[in-house]
Amino acid sequence: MSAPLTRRQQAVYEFLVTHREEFPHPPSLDELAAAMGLSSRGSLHKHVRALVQAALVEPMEQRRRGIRLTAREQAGLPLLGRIAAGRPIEAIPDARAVEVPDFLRGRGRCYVLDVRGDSMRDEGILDGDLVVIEARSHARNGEIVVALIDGAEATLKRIEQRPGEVILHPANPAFEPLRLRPEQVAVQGVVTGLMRACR
Amino acid sequence: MSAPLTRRQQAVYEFLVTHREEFPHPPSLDELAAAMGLSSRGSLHKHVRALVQAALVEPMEQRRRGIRLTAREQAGLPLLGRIAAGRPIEAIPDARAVEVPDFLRGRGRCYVLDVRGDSMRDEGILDGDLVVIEARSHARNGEIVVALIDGAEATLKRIEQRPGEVILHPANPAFEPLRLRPEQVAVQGVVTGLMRACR
DNA sequence: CATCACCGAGAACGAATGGAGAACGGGAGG
DNA sequence: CCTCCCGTTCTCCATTCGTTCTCGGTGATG
Repeated sequence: MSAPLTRRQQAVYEFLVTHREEFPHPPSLDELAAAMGLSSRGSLHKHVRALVQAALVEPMEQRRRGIRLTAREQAGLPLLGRIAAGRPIEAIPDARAVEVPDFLRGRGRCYVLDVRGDSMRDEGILDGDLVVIEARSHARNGEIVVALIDGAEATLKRIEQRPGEVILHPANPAFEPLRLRPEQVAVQGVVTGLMRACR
Repeated sequence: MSAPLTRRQQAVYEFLVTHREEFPHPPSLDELAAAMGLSSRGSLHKHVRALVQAALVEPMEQRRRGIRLTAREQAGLPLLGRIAAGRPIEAIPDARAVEVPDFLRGRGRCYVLDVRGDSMRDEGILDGDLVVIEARSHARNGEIVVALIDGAEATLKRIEQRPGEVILHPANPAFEPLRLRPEQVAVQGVVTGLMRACR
């Protein structure tokens, strides 16, 4: 590759990735600039040019069809790691992409986790399943969430939020529900889909 | 591939896709222009020509009312029907396509079924899940199969083939294993993958 | 302080785009 | 034959938008 991205170039790229769903069409320079709070098309164009250079964005030679990410990024969602009840998410070194059908994806930024353990067995989530996670920090009661407990352990549980208390329900009689104070629990995302390859 | 679509061409195409049901017949250029708020047939025709070029719309050589979408190449697999233990597969009239990642597909011809009922609950297959089936007539022991019993009822079960006997194991204590003679059981396919959208 | 990388505003240019409308031609129906 | 409908092609025009420029500001570094 060529030169590494500067901070702002990175920001533009991340904006494109996370907001790709929100643009009905690929945005023009003006639209993107407005969305990012810039008022100069020219400035933004400089960043986009760098992204084109880095092969992250399709070059648009004088064409007016908007700013598109290169095809590679469209294909799949990143497999970020393994999640096992009671341990931090174990990152997978080379985060390969996993093909995920649209109807399993959430609205916002999504990623995929590999489930370890049987704590959600009764919800039909088994060891080795891939869950699709929509990254958000709030959940509705009854959703299955990736929760970070005390900033250390990550777990997959059905959430119930009450005044002054958060209950994380496993789906396996062998495990107990966790009753926690709200400040102990940080929601990292909610499950929007599940995939299992049967061998 | 030719040049990618411009924004307006994209919009015309999307309009055609989303409103295809609303036109009893393929629309004329005038109708389509009016529906999209254009007052010039010629302008619209330019866009349509681009879509023909992109093989998204059938070319209409001088024919009237001729704007029709090309038969989409479906990347997905057909959703053939619902399967509920103890009944024939209930075919879905308009077999829509379901997007299925490669790693959930088997080697041969595949299709998708919508699971009804909880007879495989303990295998993590719940009511409403979509299972990917590889069509074949033989299974290995331990695979989850679509089995046709006595030529009438279809069911999803884990198969165990013994000399002179076939046992179909449900995965729910509320159901009993079925012990059948081999000639009663016709394997129609085996489960190669599973998908669930969590709402 | 001098230098440099980075960032943003804004002006200016020119090509691509999108729309209006006129005109041609062919088929259908009177 | 005339008339309508409709696909097609054409020209003309305004606007949009990608591109390139200059200029000023900021922060890090020597």
